[in-house]
Amino acid sequence: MKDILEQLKQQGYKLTKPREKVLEVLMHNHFAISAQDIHQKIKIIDKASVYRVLNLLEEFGLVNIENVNNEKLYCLARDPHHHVICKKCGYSEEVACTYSFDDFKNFINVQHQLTLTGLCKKCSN
Amino acid sequence: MKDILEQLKQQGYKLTKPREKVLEVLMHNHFAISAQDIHQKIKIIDKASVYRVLNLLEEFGLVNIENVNNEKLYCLARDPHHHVICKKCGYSEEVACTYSFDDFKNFINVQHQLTLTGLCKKCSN
DNA sequence: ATAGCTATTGCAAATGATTTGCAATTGTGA
DNA sequence: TCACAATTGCAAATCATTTGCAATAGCTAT
Ligand SMILES: [Mn+2]
Ligand SMILES: [Mn+2]
Ligand SMILES: [Zn+2]
Ligand SMILES: [Zn+2]
Repeated sequence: MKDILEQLKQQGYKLTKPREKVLEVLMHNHFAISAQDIHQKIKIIDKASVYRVLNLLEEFGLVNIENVNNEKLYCLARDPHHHVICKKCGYSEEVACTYSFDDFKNFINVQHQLTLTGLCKKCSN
Repeated sequence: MKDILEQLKQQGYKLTKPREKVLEVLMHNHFAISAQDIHQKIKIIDKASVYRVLNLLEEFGLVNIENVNNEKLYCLARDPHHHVICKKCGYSEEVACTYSFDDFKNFINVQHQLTLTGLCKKCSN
């Protein structure tokens, strides 16, 4: 985490409580989590600020994002990976990303967002 | 299209103008399109109804959905495929889906949603 | 340690996509 | 043609996310 805060500082961004707290949550939460749920865990921080931090992290490519049910789920971009998410209970597991989608004729800088949804063992009973 | 309407009728759904019109738009639009844009093209139909039709099609697995900038983009599920979408202008191209993501230990019925975003030729100048 | 400047915050209000309640309308099968 | 349930349009509600703005808090140079 220090690394990330430092990296931001290098870019001229201040080291503030919202940035520290949001990163803390992301660090301790290896799976996909929404802005709302992040805010739930750190109510001292205003929701708007949570969103602002997440958008900053997104700009810097420091988070992976996926969309489920009209909300964005975030997690720190460590190794390239994705998540399988249970549509019913929200439980998710990490899946290594072994794919590359990059050779396009008419596009450059193509990024991929792979969202896998299904039913977890529990919910399929 | 007749096929799809028939298929719905078989399931006990009525053959209505909103369903006909929305399907018509999807038929003639091979790329990813939003509910808003669909409504734009058929203002005779109420926006709420557009959403209701799209949700119905989703239930039946008749559309592919991807999320870009907090809105869902729809297109008829013909052959498995995805889209590369320009982040700047929205231009999109179809990409065949040659991937399979299905063997999971703790999940069943896993569906994938792959969204590719980048910059199109035009916008990268 | 202090002061000053600017980035960043919290708050409240705005936005934009999507959903919902309900009364009026329409498709369907009898 | 009738009757009934499904579906619609409309307006209001929701829900996630963004934004304007005045107050606050980092950072840098005194
Ligand atoms: Mn993760
Ligand atoms: Mn398509
Ligand atoms: Zn589950
Ligand atoms: Zn473009």
